[in-house]
Amino acid sequence: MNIGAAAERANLPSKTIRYYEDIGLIKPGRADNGYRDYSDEDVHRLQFLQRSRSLGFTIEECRTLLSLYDDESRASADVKEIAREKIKKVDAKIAELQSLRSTLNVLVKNCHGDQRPDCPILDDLAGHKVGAAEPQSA
Amino acid sequence: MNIGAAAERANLPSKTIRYYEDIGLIKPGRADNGYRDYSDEDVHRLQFLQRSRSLGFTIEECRTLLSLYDDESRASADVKEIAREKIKKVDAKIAELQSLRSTLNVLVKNCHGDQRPDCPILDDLAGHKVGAAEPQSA
DNA sequence: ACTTGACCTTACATTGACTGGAAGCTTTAG
DNA sequence: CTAAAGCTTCCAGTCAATGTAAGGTCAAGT
Repeated sequence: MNIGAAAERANLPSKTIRYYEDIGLIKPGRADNGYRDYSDEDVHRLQFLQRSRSLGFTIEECRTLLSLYDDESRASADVKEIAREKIKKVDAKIAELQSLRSTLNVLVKNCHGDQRPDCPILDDLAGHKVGAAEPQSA
Repeated sequence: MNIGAAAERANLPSKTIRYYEDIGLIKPGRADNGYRDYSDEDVHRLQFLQRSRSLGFTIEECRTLLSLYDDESRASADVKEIAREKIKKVDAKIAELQSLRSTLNVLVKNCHGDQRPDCPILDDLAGHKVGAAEPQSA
């Protein structure tokens, strides 16, 4: 099947599929006219990539997961470890964003938000302490 | 003062400061030897940038914030609006990550994680439902 | 005077994961 | 026959820096 049909089945843009081929994640055959020709197995791999990318795995992690998927004798522990590491990273990112959110919230709460020029948000950005919530640099 | 000293005072790498100049966020003078020469006012702007970037504002948002900071007659409402929009974006990102986390957690919980090859995580990535938590595509 | 090393300069390449666009094939529908 | 859709490759751009290379300048020590 042509790239357009594969794209539709995998819910990925054709452009992205070509990119995945560029970086060696998938190697479809070619038809006589030079068009890429995707087998059901190829589409399956693309779906795997779509799902793992949407779960936040990086391309390199997806590469590893795919190779584990291809390896009939892999240990499930290896896969579980990758997923656990990913959860840790997601947790760290969430914590960082929550800290940012709390600082931004303090700034917004302290700003009267009217037509007058004096603004506690800009004062804080300029380095004048606003009286609550320490920076917690990201 | 030279870029190294400015970098230290603003807690930014010299490289980043040159980049900020490239994109027009700051315009230091030049000494006779061609070296950039930063005034206290320049350092102040760099500190403003360091702080606003660390709070998660994009470069373009920082540009706007700086111009508001320069504008003596700005309304604090304008600044407050930018900060509120940023909080919204941060909230959306947090929600997305929490959803990912929950899906990943279900997968990890379902994986026995031993030396056997069968793995619910890979099964899920391959499209076989694992029995809980719908995708919630990011 | 000479050398070493720290610091400065510019310019270009790379990152991650695509996305957009140009220029030119092939195929399909009318 | 023609127009549109779909395919091809290749190059550029995104964001916010960061890495590297090749070279100029300055201050200290011998």
